[in-house]
Amino acid sequence: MRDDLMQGILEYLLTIPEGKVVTYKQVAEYLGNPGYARIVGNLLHVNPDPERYPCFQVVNHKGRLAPNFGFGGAEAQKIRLERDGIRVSEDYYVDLEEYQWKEG
DNA sequence: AAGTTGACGACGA
DNA sequence: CTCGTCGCCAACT
Repeated sequence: MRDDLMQGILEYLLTIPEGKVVTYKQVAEYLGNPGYARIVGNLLHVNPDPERYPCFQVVNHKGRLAPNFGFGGAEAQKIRLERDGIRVSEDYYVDLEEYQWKEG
């Protein structure tokens, strides 16, 4: 189960355009389980691959970065996002209206 | 096995 | 926006 979800998550991450972000819920819906929002975060936490997958492009529904992001905390995530052209506030918030990836 | 935790979301105040 | 509460489900203890 965990492996299937993980594969779906990583696959979805790869579909996110650079300079855009998605919410955990969007990933959950992609997996076919809207209630998996926290599962997505949990799985990415136990199985992080920031060197391979843009997990830093995933934010919560408030557009905020993960406060306990591994590999340097939100600070590292903020840098990665700005590196992709995404402006992040000093409070680690992104403008969802501007950067949230809308599939349609 | 049973209880707690958590990179979350939605609703109410 | 913040704060508290409930629901959700895999991972951890």
